[in-house]
Amino acid sequence: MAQEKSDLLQGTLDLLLLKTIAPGPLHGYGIAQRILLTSQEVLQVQQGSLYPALHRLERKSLITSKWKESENGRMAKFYSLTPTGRKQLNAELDQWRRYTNAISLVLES
Amino acid sequence: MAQEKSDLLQGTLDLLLLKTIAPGPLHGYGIAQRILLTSQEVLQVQQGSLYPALHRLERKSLITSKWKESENGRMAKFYSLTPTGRKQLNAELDQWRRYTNAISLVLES
DNA sequence: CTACATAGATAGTGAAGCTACATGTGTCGA
DNA sequence: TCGACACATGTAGCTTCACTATCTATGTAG
Repeated sequence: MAQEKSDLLQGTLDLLLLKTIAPGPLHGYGIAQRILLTSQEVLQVQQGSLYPALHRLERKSLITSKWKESENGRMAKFYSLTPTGRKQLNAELDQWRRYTNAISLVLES
Repeated sequence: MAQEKSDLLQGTLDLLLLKTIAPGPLHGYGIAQRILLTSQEVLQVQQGSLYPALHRLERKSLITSKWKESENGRMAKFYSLTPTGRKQLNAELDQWRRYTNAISLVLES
């Protein structure tokens, strides 16, 4: 993730990846692009973080992959959520809200 | 930090610690208590995270420690922010707000 | 007198993400 | 046509972090 300095908010990468492929299959490179775009250039997922994370999620059966042709005619590995992955996404979204809320209580007090 | 399951939001521990001693000197045990309280029992800082983190922050000269008598007559190590620590706190607070905002853009889209 | 709260600390472990690098293709401009 | 860049995937090695488990010690409440 974009790091400029601190590694603030580690542990959210999986969540971001799951969320990003929730609407439909997407390849790794595209996921990173989409996150960069929707975060308004703030969150830049590095390749060295991205691909290991995707492999990790696949090993956990939260996502599956399939080689397909991309829009521009190249081959790319498209990832999509498994039912388990979708459940995990929702659970982690709840967790994330709980935690950021709790942390805000401390930080903005 | 409270972990129930995932290690969501690692990297915020230092920030929580710095923020908690910002109003005035406090000892480790008290810091953990205060975080538990103000987060409404959500954030439970473990000792195995707490003390190493405090030592880390002290090594970085963001905080200093002094043995003093606690309210109940016991000796405890009171930590307080150095000027550098205070600057760091503000910088990290900004970072945190930037990041959570960016992540929200992705997660709540 | 025993259990618990207060108070501090460390060893060992596992996971996560980063840097840096390697590989290969297609396209666009000079 | 040649070099740079965007597209696309991947790994090795490293560091940092937080957790579990464990240890020590004291005062107090039951």
